[in-house]
Amino acid sequence: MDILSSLNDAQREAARHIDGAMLILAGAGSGKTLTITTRLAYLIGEVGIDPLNTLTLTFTNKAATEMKLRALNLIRSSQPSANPLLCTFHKFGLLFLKLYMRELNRANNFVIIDIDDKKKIIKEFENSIATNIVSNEISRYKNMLLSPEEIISSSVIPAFIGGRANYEKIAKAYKSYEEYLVANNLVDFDDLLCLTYRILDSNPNLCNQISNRYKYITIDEYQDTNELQYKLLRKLCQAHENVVVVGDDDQSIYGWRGAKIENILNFKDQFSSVKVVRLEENYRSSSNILNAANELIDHNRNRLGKKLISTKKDNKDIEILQNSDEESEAKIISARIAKLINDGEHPTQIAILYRINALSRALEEGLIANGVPYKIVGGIKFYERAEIKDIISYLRLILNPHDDFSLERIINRPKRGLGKVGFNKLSEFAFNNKISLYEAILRMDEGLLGKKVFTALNELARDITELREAEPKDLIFELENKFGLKEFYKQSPEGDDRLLNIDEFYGSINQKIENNPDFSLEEFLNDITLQSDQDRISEDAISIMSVHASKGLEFEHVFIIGLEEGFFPLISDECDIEEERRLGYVAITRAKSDLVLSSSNFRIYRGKKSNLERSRFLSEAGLISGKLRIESTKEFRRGDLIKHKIFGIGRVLEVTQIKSDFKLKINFGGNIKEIMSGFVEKV
DNA sequence: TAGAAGCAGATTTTT
DNA sequence: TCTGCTTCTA
Repeated sequence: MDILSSLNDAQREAARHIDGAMLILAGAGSGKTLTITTRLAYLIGEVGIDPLNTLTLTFTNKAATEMKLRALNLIRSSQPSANPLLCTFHKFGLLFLKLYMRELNRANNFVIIDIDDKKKIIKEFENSIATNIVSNEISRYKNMLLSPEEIISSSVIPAFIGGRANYEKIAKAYKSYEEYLVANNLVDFDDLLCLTYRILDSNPNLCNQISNRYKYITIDEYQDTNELQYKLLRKLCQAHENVVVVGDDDQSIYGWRGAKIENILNFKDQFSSVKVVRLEENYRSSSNILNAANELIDHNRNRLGKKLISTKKDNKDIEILQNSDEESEAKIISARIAKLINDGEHPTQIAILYRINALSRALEEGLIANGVPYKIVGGIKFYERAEIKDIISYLRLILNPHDDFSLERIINRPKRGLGKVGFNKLSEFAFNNKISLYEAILRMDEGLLGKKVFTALNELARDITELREAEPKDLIFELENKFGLKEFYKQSPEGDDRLLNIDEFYGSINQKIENNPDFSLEEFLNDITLQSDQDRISEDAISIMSVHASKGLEFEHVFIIGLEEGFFPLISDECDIEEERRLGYVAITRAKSDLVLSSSNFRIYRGKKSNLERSRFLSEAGLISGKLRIESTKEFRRGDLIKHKIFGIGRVLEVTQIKSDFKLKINFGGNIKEIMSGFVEKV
């Protein structure tokens, strides 16, 4: 029982659980990963359960990879070759569909498309409604397991769609989209789950067989599961109820994306004799930080209830910064961080969090001005970059030249002189002859598109054919040699970045090929679509990111900016204040020892300047009064020349401080006005 | 065909 | 204010 010795009582109780349903309520920083991995190691190493009978599902690749590594480490000595299935929900769907796609009369060499691909396809069919709305609706329908036909006959129309006519357009687009996916053998992210569910649902025997195989199921981040994932779980545990779900209802922040917090809130009633374990001892943050987090989240009604208890000794005051505007906020925080780094703190231990990405701009300017290296976490993902997706498309074509979707993407990249009109001609030719675009290129007449384009396209087709014969070790070299993507992207505006990305990608593929004697291009291509890049956090830079992107991370020093009513909590028509509060809770609990909460009197957003009130979360967390500290860099002096949007240029006659801001008496060419400093700028 | 100009729209985004 | 998409022109 050696491996259980590093756990506290609650953790140990959770880790020793074997049969039946259990809910582990794991507060922020409470050793959740340790508990899950120790339990898995305990089941396999001590109880003697076959690793192949376990299934552990997570939401991110990062979590899956880390957990697998840690679990295997614990059982390395006794079971060196154990290989429990520990992966994301979507990867599980992918593995399942590879085996059972034929149940739906579809081939298993499908290609997974990402959200951009999805939108591109939708646009072919529906252009009068915002693609985002159509895309989200399709997602919603799929997750409700509703077919296009069922949507058309439904009478419940969501208000934001704008009436029956639009609803029918969306339903039609959904139908065309589905047909396109099937025709091109594509699957989207939602399909990985809903097709898996459909197959299990219509094959009770298969479902039973699968359920009997995965006798011990663990689900991580259960608060983020949606209805479909719950249903899938039901199928997977149909032959037993050995289900351990781990999560924190207070950290449910993806409700707007279909996650159902009810899944975790109601788990106790949905499974029989559920044991509940609360992990409340926090190993991350100081007690001041935890007190603030506890007080804040206590304002939520819809929760199971738990309190984080600090195990740490040191305890700094939480600091409240009140700034005149976003520039001054950025300046103060940047200067502060520059000093921290100067004093020897490692940049990776510092993070700035915001509720909306738009707040990063002023911040970045301040950081640059102070020479603070920073990295934006969760911006455009590596595999979503155009240059990377182009290479992926070429690779897909090498695997399957009849992949029209990929060919369309790169047919004019690098430029081959083929425009929209020309492409339509080629596409029509392919359609009429019921052949792929690749075959159409080989069979078309030279006159169809003109000699130049004809030659260029034939060369493309020939190159692809030739690359199919290439040795894996020469693949990348030959690919670049034939298509010259580096040369092509060198000329684009962000050429340098793109070249670096291409080199990184080429390098990583070559490394995989080198390290793996039976490298499979197909497997590689499927996996990278499911890959995000949260784990690419930089070595020598501070991190700046949205609160959502910060989930699961921790830093010694955390600055939360934009704590103003309207921004955080973000107020909108369909806003859920409890989810906003949970976001506040997630943000605060990222900090280990040092937390600074910052707000501004004024902020320019979407070109408009607004006067803002401090976030209610500051008082709800019990942080306002006494500890308030006022700072402002935007100082005005008598005699300063200033500019006002309406009154123009004027000269400051008098400065009066009011709370954290300044009231200025200004002379605009004889016209004397009293104006708050936020409305004017120094010239 | 491809770059330039004009215009609407704009949270958060694990896969 | 800024971006990304459609429309216009060489």
